[in-house]
Amino acid sequence: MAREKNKEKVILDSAVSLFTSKGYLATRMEDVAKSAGISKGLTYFYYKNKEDLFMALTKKAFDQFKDEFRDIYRSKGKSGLEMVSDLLVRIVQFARTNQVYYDSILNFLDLLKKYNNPKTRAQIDPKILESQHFQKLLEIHHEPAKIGIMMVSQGIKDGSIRPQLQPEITFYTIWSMIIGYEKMLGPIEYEGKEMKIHAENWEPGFLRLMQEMLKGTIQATKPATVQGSLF
Amino acid sequence: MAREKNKEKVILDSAVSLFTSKGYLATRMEDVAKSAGISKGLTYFYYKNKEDLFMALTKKAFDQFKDEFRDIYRSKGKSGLEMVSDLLVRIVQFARTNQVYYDSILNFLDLLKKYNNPKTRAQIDPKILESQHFQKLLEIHHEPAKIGIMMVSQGIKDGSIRPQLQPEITFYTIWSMIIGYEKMLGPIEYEGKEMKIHAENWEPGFLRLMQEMLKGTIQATKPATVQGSLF
Amino acid sequence: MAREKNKEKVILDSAVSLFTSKGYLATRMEDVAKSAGISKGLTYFYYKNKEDLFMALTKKAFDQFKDEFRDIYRSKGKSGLEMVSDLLVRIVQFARTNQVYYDSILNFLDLLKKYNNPKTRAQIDPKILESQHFQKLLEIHHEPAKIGIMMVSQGIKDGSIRPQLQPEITFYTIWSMIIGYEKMLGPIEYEGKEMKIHAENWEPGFLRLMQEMLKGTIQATKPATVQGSLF
Amino acid sequence: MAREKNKEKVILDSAVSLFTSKGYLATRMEDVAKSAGISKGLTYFYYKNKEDLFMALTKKAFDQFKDEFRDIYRSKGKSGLEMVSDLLVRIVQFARTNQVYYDSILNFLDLLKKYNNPKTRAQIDPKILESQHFQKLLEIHHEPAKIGIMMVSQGIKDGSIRPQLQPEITFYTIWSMIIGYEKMLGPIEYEGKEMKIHAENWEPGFLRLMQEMLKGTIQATKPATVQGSLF
DNA sequence: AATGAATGAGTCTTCATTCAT
DNA sequence: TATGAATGAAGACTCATTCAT
Repeated sequence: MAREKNKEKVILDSAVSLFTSKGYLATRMEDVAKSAGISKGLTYFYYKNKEDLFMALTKKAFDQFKDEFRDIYRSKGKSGLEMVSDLLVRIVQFARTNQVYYDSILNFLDLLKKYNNPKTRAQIDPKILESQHFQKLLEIHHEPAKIGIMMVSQGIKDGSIRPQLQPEITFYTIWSMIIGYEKMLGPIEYEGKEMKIHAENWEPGFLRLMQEMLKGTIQATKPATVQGSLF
Repeated sequence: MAREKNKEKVILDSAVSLFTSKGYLATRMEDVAKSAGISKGLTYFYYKNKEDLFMALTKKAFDQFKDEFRDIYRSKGKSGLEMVSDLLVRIVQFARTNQVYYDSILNFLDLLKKYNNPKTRAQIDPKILESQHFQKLLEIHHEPAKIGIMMVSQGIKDGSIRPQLQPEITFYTIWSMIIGYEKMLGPIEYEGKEMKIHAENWEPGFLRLMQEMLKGTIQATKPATVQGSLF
Repeated sequence: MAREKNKEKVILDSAVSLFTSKGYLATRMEDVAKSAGISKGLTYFYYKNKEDLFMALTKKAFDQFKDEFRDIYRSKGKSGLEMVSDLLVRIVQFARTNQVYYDSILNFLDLLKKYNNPKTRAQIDPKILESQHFQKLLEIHHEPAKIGIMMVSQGIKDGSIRPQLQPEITFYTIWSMIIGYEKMLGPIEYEGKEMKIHAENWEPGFLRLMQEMLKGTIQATKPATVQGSLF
Repeated sequence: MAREKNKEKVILDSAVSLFTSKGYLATRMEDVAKSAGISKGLTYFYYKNKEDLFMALTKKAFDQFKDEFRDIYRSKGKSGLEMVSDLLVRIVQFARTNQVYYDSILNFLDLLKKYNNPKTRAQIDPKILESQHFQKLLEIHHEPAKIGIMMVSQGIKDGSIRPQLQPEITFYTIWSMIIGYEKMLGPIEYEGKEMKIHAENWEPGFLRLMQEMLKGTIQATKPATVQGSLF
């Protein structure tokens, strides 16, 4: 794999691949180098340290994530509500397909929370704070949301979303729902004895609830019968 | 043999305290022992290893978490919708006050996702799988949700929640929203230049959206004007 | 060599031995541990890091060095001038026998110069500054000199050293001569083509000059004939 | 091929500058190259390796050092004793102004001692031994001393230095004093509690002692009263 | 139950040096 | 001459865990 054009990219791809199969902690820099077909030293030439590499990965994750938002926003002939509905599906899809990228985004969110709290900021590894990629992320991390908010605004304009809603608050609420939804899929998929809910039947229900929340109109539904529980 | 009743508890409390201030990774077993006023060796007598200790902590977190649900469910004179609304507030409160406990719960959710996926199960540290506390968690982790579902059922019964909704799906959707909400508070608190949304004005909006989703009735609200964005 | 009483001492002795044969830089902590018959980790249990170990060694060097001064000062029936003359011989002897100790003392002197100059203090490895042994050295490093000054005072009292001399200034001047003398022995021992001076004939001449400086009386000497040079 | 006459010199100057501010070990070859405005590779074209560069620096130090001796020796109308007294002042000045050069000279002295002792020669980095500059230094390092010896001879001729003294032995003794003096300035400048001697009052005392040693005549001085000490 | 000295595998990271271009 | 990407040996240090007492 040596002598490729973009060593930087090759390293990143190797990192993604290894983080996916072994996890971030279990992956050694040497593994990354080996997998990229280069020497350990060169890895450090392109990325200051492991944390920097991970921040670079996170940066790329955000870029791709933003693309998902953009693609949907650009798609012609869709109402704002449809866009937002698409978003749910696409993000869940993204999380599945690009597990490491998605995890890195969530990790960045946690980082951000610590970063914003003076009491916890010291818990962040200084190497992360020093990373140029982290600094860049601080600048660009709003971008996907910006697009998301535009979708809601669009929905209000085209009447698919009720006009009383405030785009920002609404988008962040949706965004929260999606993040939580994705996180809960794990437990839900667990085949516990008493579980009456499964990933397959949750998704349509979840989507409908979200849409109703946005539209303010209630669809006729068969009354609930399920009881058990999980979590 | 007399007065040191709860060494086990003392260790756990020390761990919570240290994980809170330094984080899990940065906390060494020696720190925990010292903080608990005992020797390193004894710590290993009570907890098989660091992961086991963390799983014990997670178990305790779930117990306390369940208590929050139970407290709300037991409170007299409240409608199902009010209970669910309370839940949002209480969980966010819980996350703030018991940061480490809350984080351990989210961590367990991630664990569960990996555990349920044959492709990722190998990524879980064997020590976690071996931990008795982890095994116990597999059994009891549904409990808070069980109560939550009962709240929704209650709401349907008392008419505060629209009858078309299915308790399980509804509860998990709410639960997702709350998890996501808590996670997004970090980024939202970040004082970016263009941000038009803040933690303070998001919470009432979020709560109202959730309630509307559950009730199916729309409150009159001032039309949205904000545009900017973040995240 | 394991299971000795004084692990701390065993490690230090191993360090001295290895620093002597391979030099400080070329000696790895693992070598020290192996030579001491213990594990690497235990070395770090007793000494915070390599610098700390070296500072502990330096501390011991100063202790032994001070003993040399004390032994001479305690010896009965000697005039102050004789003591000072003895000092020259003993220090040169000490430097030969305990090369690493002596070098560590000179190294500490360099450290001290950097430490006292705000512009160069930053050049000192933080680990050195943090070392308890270094801190201790800052307190005790005067002690040998204290004794040396007492020797000069004694010489003034007993008339072997001329009364015009100030003990402190005089001692430090002697001390400087000795340090320089020891340092120059290296070049002098070099068998260059043109050298007309050798270690053997320098010592008595050096000693006499020092004594004359202190006594103020001139011995009759054969006029100089040597010419060549070195350095 | 035209204007870059002295790349070699530029590199050397950069090295001096960096060694001064960061120290030899902390300075990377890359820093030197960057500071010299050339590539790393080219640095290795001019200097075989880092040690070779340092030996080149040492060679230059000796050249400049020799110039100091020569300047004094050439100065008209000065007695041998005055020249030697000047030497003290000039060398101390040189050490301050050209710290790195002076240190490199002392380092070479240490090297020479190891080089002359079969037991320690192996401790010297082979790269040093291979350096052409080191070989050259072995040839020329006597030169400053040659001039120094001539100064003493001159002093004997002009009567400023007593005739009993042997120029070589005398010069090396002076030289030793100076080296030691410079080395002790560090500790002396340290503001210990009990110190009664300072750099400012040591210098005149030291100089007088040296002169008296050379002249054999005693100046009237106030008897010493100071007692405290340091090291 | 309790101690804490002892272990050693595990990893990141640095940097002098080379060499294809 | 000149470049700078690429190499890889070298080594410090951590910390979960054990076990003799």
